[in-house]
Amino acid sequence: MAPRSCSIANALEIVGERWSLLALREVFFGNTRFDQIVENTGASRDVLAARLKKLVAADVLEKVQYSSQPPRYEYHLTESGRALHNVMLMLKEWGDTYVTEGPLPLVWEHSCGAVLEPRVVCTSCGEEATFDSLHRAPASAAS
Amino acid sequence: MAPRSCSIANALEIVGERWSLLALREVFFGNTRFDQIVENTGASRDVLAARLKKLVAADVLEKVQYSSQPPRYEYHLTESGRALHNVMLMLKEWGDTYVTEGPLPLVWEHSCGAVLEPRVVCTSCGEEATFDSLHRAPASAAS
DNA sequence: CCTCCTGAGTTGTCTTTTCAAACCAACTCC
DNA sequence: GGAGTTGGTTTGAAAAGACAACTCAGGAGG
Repeated sequence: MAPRSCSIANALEIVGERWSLLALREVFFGNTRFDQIVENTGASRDVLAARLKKLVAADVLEKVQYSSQPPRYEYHLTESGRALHNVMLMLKEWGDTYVTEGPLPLVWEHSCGAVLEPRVVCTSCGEEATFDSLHRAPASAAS
Repeated sequence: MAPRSCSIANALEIVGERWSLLALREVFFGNTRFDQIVENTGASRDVLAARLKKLVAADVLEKVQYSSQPPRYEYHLTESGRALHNVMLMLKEWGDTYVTEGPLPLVWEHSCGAVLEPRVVCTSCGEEATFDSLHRAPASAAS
């Protein structure tokens, strides 16, 4: 039996390997160079080189030259990469709530001044999108 | 140098291994038994057994007995597990938008009738929580 | 000029994981 | 009493990952 085809699986194909999301976290934090990412994630250099290459190939990151003699590159987020911010946000929220013990190592403040408590809502009606408020259907089924 | 301590890393420690999130996806879909999860994810049985054991140990899933002779168990979500729904949602959204080609294999409808377009907002002010609207600070810094 | 240092990887070796298929135990069904 | 179902565990081979050392280029210091 073929496994279920699904965008979650497709997404994990790109960013689901070990270190990929942590590397992206560093880029979100502004640490865009190889050695910075190595330091802050704790990944080994070879694996990180492979992950970055894959993320560039998948158009999540792009290499931007910041020095020509010698050629040196920074990794910047593409539109697709920036869109992963929401995933990070929810992952951080879950970790804060259910995994991390003691004081939180990092706090994200929203521009309104409050410490961010992210909530997922339906763009259409503005109500919260909870597990129970969703109906999951194979795309082929027309309403 | 020690890698950055962070709830994203902590979260990935629990659900970041290959197959963990796909196994959880199946439980969200109501496929709570071992063989169903094997079939629908495509993971090998031994890896899946290890992942489920870990998720149970981390209190994301719990085993619920549904037959006593022989003892048989289903995997149910705990509160912590249900809270991962938001992560799934954002991952699916990202995959739908940037990875999956052609028609989406699966559509989630919100109770309001619309196909769900999830949006992350700040609970406090209701405004969208975008990358640029956040200030990231180490927890030690008091406002 | 010679050596050291930094940045960004690559290479080689060793250890883990993963995969696939078989095996097992305890039933139920026919 | 043989076949099928359920929920795993065991077993090697194959792939992936970890770690340290090496490369290569361009400076900087002496």
